[in-house]
Amino acid sequence: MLVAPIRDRAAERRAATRQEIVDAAWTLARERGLTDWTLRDVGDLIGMRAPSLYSHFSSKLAIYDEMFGQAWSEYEQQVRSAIASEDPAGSPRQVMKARSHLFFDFAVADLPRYQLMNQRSVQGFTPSEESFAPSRRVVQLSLDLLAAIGVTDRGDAEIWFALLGGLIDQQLANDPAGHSRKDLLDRAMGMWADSVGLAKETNPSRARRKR
Amino acid sequence: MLVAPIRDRAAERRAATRQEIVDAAWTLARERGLTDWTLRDVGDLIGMRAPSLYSHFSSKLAIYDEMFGQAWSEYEQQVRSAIASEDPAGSPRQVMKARSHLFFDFAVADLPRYQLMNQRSVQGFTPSEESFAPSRRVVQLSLDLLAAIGVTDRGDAEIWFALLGGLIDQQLANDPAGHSRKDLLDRAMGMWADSVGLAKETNPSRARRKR
DNA sequence: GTCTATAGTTTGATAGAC
DNA sequence: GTCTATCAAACTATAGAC
Repeated sequence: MLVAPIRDRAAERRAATRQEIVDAAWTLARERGLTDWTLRDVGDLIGMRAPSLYSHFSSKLAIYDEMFGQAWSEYEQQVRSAIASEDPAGSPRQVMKARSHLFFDFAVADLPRYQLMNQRSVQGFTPSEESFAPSRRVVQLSLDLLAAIGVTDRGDAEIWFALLGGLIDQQLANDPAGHSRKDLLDRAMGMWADSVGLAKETNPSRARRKR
Repeated sequence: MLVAPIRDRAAERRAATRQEIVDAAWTLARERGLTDWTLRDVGDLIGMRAPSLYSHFSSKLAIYDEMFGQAWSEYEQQVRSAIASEDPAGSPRQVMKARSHLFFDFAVADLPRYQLMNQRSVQGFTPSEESFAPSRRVVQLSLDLLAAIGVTDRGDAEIWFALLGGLIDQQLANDPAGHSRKDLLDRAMGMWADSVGLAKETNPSRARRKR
């Protein structure tokens, strides 16, 4: 149990500097590409020499690790926030489509971030168990959502993930920052909903199981 | 029109050396990863010094370009070969599933090759127009196949591509070289076929249009 | 066309003073 | 914790002899 409410100002400052480093890395990643920046670049951006960064991170990969964890944490927050403010009267299709759009938009909004989160784009990088935790929780939240609308088959879930990921890849590869393909996303999600037997939009009754 | 059937032995030798270099690069890519090899490594493998490679390729990226073109050409050949020996009595679903499996198997058989062909995994690499040509032709062959089974909507085609790509990514990310998820692929393809109104397997009649 | 030699650069990381 | 100084290494690419 914590004893006293005395702030550890040194620790706060340390954490703030760490965050500055990570933010600078994100800025550079967005400007030049996920891996096209050096520790010197980061130092320049925050008024520090490259070697000083080693007082905060043990290596460049450790910076990526922090970025990875924070990116997934940020999305996790968005999901939990969306759940909290969810329409209680939403149909299974509406709920599923809303979650799909949430992920799609988050992914498409930031290519380097998506490459770090969902593709193996940094040579030699494997997330630490700690940084991987929020990613695991997001997957579980997705499975929970599917269970809530009556989809418990793991294969159906994986097809959902695959469809979503495939559409995102397509968007980012063929039309980055171009006009979003939300129409395609909706069609694809409707297709998936049909296949797992979700009730049609016009009939907001509870989901029927197929298999 | 060609005048004489006299072989250009020098050109043949030159082409053979180029191919040796490309083959060595593939070997290294499969052993260590798509980008985890150097020109020195290639030289060592074929008994040459690294600078000598520049007599055959203007840069390392030029080697990737050749690899990219050859990979797509190889797949194009497989598709054309499959078309030639296709079951003339095959149902639309059968034909579509066969083509899906062909691509899936080709992709999953070689991760570095897939990363080069279908992901933007080599920093700074953009295929030349020439190397990109076979890729374009393969896309056209896919669209032709869909047209032949009555699917002419571009959105339906893109959903097909997305689904296929998503399942491949999933296979390679979560279970590389593991037991193939062909069952999932079949389910997903069945789902897609339903959505575009292909006739059911039990009824090998011609495809019905949906939209 | 292949070689030796080396340029030219970049980069992640460490040592040690302050 | 940040700095200067520097290492150690790696790598692509070029020059020029043979």
